[in-house]
Amino acid sequence: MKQPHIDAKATCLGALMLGEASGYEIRKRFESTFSHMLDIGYGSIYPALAALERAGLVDVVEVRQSGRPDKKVYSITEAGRKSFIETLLTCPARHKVRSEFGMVLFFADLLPRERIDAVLDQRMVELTELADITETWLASDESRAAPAGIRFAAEYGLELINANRRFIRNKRSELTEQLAAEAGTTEKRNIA
Amino acid sequence: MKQPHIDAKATCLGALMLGEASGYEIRKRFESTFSHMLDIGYGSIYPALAALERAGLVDVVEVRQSGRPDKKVYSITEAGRKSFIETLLTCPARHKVRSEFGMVLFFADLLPRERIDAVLDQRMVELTELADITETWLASDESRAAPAGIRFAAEYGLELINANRRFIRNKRSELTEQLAAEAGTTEKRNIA
DNA sequence: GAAATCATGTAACTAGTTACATGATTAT
DNA sequence: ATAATCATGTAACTAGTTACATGATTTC
Repeated sequence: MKQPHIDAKATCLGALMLGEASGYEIRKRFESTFSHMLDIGYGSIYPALAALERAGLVDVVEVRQSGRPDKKVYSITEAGRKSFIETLLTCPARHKVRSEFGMVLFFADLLPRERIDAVLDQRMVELTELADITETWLASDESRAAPAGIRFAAEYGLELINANRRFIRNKRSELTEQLAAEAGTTEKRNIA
Repeated sequence: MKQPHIDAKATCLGALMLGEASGYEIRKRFESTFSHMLDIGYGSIYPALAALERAGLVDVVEVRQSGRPDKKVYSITEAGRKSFIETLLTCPARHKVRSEFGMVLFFADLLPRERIDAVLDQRMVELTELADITETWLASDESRAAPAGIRFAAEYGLELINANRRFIRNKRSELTEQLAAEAGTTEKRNIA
């Protein structure tokens, strides 16, 4: 057997460790609780849940609903819990970033001022949303009852969000001033 | 035409914006300069360079070397530069994180103390290496001559690295104490 | 009346990773 | 001796994304 990574299946198991949920609800958990670490879409979730069921790592109950579509509520089994813990124990604990945002800033001198402003503004909006979600959770009763790791991860996430906001707030004017100054003196890179 | 993302091809073009390089040297740039935003391996780089050449976005010169393998030095063409700038202008400026590290911490209460320690120690090593590389670059002459965006991105990266290190340094003992306390009182999640 | 939410799923496509293949040279 | 560095490339595999398909209900 090879090194198990945290793929879509393990990711779903992780979400189900917090309690039973439908595919749709699992997605919601990745927009809030897990948003700073992982993200998956429906196109990954539904096939993953089907595979987990076949493997006996989750149970399903179909729930009739009036007024809205029926749903399938999944819950993790004992075998699923074991498998998930095994993954957490043996996976390489990597931290990967794929930041198109960072690349745009890196090459800021090649781009018009409006693009840089738009990109920084948009990022600030995203960061503020994330900060709100996390702060709300940390202030909730749910958070007080949660295991230490979950609180730690949330506080860690919030700290990084705030570091991002602080940096952008404090340094963006410096960046735009320098870009303006450079554009005046050396036109090399834009024209080259 | 659809929205161009920063894929392996655009990523290579970005690396070549800093000057001509071989596939091997491009990889090096992603271990230092671009390490906090993107990462790609040889398996992505070589096919991408071949495709870029076919598209006329890069030029190649084969260079004979004595004592080491010959290499192919790639340089970006005018068309390549235009294409890259177009990508930067129109790509969605996302910032994606995939953190198995974060997931392990999130579920820390399910894992033995040694795993948590190992994961945090390893992360500190990585962060320290990255900080060293970035600090060295920021103190160099190269950095003083670089466009504002590049310095901004480097300072931004360093700030975040330091926020990570600070958080881990200040809060890890709190985490391990709480985990120890919880393990004593409630054994629910481990045994369930 | 339009938009958002709730809800599941598939198929085609895109794209990245890992392992393999090869091999000289240099530093420890 | 052994590991690391320099150097390129392919093939098979893995896995995620996007678009499509459908549709009732609720909120604005």
